[in-house]
Amino acid sequence: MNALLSPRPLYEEVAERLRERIFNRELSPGDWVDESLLTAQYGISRTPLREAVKLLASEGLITMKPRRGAYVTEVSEQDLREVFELLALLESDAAGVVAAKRDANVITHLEQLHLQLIAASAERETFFTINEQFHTTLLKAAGNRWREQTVADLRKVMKLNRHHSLFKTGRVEESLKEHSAIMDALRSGNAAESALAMKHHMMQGLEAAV
Amino acid sequence: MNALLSPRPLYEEVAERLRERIFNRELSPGDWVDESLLTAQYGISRTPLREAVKLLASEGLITMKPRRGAYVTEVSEQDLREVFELLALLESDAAGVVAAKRDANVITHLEQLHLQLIAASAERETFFTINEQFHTTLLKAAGNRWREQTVADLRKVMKLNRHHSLFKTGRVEESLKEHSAIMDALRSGNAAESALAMKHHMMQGLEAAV
DNA sequence: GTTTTGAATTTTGAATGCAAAATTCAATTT
DNA sequence: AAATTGAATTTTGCATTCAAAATTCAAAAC
Repeated sequence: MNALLSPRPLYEEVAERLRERIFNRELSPGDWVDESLLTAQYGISRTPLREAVKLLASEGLITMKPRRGAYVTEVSEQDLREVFELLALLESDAAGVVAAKRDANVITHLEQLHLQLIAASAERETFFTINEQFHTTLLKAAGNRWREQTVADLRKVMKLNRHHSLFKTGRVEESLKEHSAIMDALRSGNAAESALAMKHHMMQGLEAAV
Repeated sequence: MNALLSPRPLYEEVAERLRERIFNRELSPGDWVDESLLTAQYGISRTPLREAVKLLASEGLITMKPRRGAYVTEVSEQDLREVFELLALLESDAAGVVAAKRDANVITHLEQLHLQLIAASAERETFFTINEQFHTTLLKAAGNRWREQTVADLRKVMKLNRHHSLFKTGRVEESLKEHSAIMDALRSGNAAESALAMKHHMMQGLEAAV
């Protein structure tokens, strides 16, 4: 009757923990994923661990080499370019869709996040989190769950890269300006301009990252 | 030394067989995936079968319900719309990229496939296969492996739908005309026009499907 | 006649076991 | 000293086993 309070399968729990360790760089790109070590640490058997590893592999965070184990994915500069280009395409289109919808509630919500973003500009960690919220909120508002999923996966791969845009000096300020431009375009309901502003934002992110 | 002749893991083999059975509608949307039956049929244990099922779940072909098993995904009309819209976005952009590249070899290859497509217009099955080749060739030529993977997955979901565009009367002929328009635009090296022609083609596919 | 209860059965999720492949490392050869 | 061999060890992939949850189904209550 209630599918919501169904306890999450163990492998998803483990996948989340592994994901965090990968983003923390506790497990860094190229590292071998040591099954026995991890099963010992988590006090579980290899079965759910391997399921979790396969899940992360489908997200692109882990690369499996048959008969030689699993490794944290190494993202080449070429990969990063391609991921950013795809994100630019998907998110700029999403911005256009949201602008065209002219939904006041959505715009207000994004407006609030934008203000929080400005307020958090000094604290990298918070800025990072709110920034992600801004993008996921916009994506959700565009209303295409397949795109949502795709963007979520691509953003995970993007986060694998150690030269993360927002760690560059001056990038936070630039990013905020670009977000302002996006908000202006969204507010005006101009789809083409919103898409363009978002594409510009993503491409600047790429330039800062490579 | 040679990673190419590494034997494919069993679960991938099984996944491919299951995929085919799903596209055949031997396993149709909504059907429960019977683990014991399938393990008996394939003469394998549950472990690799479950790995295969999870792989198909990550592709969207199967939907897992915790503690209640796996089911072949049922694609709603809304889902189908969203999948087509995303495919239209991704493939039209890819067409634009290919047009801009003006690579004679690529154009020639696509040209050949287009001719084969015309020749195969009477045989549904062949037409279907060549059509897929045309799209995957164009995608590969656009040179973004993340998009390639995403489009491949979305096309699998699209194929789940029983009202497949190409089964509608007159659709093959219309489809051919649209392909001609795409080829003309690609040949001329006009990115915007190529993208537009591809978007039109995908959207017509959606209209025929719903 | 319909609904409720609960024991028997089936199914799922996770742990354990086992054989084959890959890796390591020391002994041997060049 | 460097390269090569091969036995010991580790690791992977798959099979099997086991416990817990879900489903089924028949008997009992309303």
